[in-house]
Amino acid sequence: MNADKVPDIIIGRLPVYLRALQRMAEKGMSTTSSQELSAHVGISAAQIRKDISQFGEFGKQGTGYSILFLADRLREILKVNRMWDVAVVGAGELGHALSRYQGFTDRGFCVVMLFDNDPFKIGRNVGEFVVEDSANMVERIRGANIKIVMLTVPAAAAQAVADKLIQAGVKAILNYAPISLNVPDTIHVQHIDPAIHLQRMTYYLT
Amino acid sequence: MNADKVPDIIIGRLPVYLRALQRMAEKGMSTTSSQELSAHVGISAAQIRKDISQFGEFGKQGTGYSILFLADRLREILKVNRMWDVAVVGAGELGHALSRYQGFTDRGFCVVMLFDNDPFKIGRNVGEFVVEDSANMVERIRGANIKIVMLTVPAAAAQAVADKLIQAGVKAILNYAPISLNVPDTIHVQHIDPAIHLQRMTYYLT
DNA sequence: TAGATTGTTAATCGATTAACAATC
DNA sequence: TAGATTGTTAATCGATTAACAATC
Repeated sequence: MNADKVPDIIIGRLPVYLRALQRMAEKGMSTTSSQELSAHVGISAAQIRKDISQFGEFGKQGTGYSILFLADRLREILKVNRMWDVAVVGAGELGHALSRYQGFTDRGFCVVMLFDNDPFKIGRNVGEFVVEDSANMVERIRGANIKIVMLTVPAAAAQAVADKLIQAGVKAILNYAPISLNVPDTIHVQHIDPAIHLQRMTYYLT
Repeated sequence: MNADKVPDIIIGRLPVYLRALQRMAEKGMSTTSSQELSAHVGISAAQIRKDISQFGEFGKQGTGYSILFLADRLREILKVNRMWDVAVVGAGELGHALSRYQGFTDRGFCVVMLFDNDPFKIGRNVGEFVVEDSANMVERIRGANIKIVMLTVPAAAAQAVADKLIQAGVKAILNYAPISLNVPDTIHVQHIDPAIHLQRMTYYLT
């Protein structure tokens, strides 16, 4: 693997390649090419080759890439060749859906805790979890050494909760609240806001 | 508004500006500057000014931007100064959460239908909706002239459902299935996959 | 007037693409 | 050998930033 700093825009494409490779593997395919991958993910073959070559020579001229081998390398690079414990904060409908979602397991993540501050929710069962009181969140998350959180609290609460999470040692936040979080630049944040995504498309309609 | 083709990367930032402006308006603020916006959204002030100036001169030297005026212009540009009817396809937990989500209304979207193909779900109430049979999806969506769909079916079904949606006249798909959709380039697709977002962050951990 | 901030230009920076030698 | 496809270079293309005149 190259020690030079790899641009974030390249890192952002690797999970997309990995997901496509996992699908190909499920279908029983054993090799692929940058051109075939390109057709699946909508990124040019030249760019796929260039992205991958940042980290090593994982292909063979004439035959392309071994799907299992390349997927393993990408998992290694992305550090998802292990399981990450994840906490869900906010036990609304979205928090429920995320904590019961089956699709994380084979992609490196395992939800292990679910928090809320609503007395009517605390203690309730959600799938295999019991909703825990956010009053204990900081110590629980620090104690379990959790670095990744999915945040599904209302926008008005999101910044305050994020501050507490950082205090608890969390380094990566997947923020579902429709608000920009202010965090130190040692903390990684990704935003998911369906309305934002919809508004990116309406510009092009009619 | 400028008739030149505006790069998609700029269009993609406008909803983020708009969301920040809406929050500012809620707080009772009346004007802002590119610098203040920059602090909120994490995009440089120069870039914010350049992005906005693609569409007109909406600010005033010395004082900045009127929040309400600029928000109105952005809504106009993004075509969310109207309501778009949206259908949710897939009545799993995520489909439930999306069809009951309160946050779409003041951002230009209104969920009006919910589909599934599971006989045990069809006819059930979900919030204010009755789950409809996907067998009728094409005619229902075409009849209601719906152009935007949120797709929350399993990955294995997503491509086939997307094909039917396109046949029904849908032009924009917000795809929650963890798979790349293959669509003609007249159709707009945005992907939301929490595992992809999480994997973009693990690269930087420890 | 003095201070602040826009809109825009030109310079810089970075990302993408095209092309091809190397080689399986 | 012939065909295919990688990894990489150089060229192109596009996006970001810095700077500042204009002006509120």
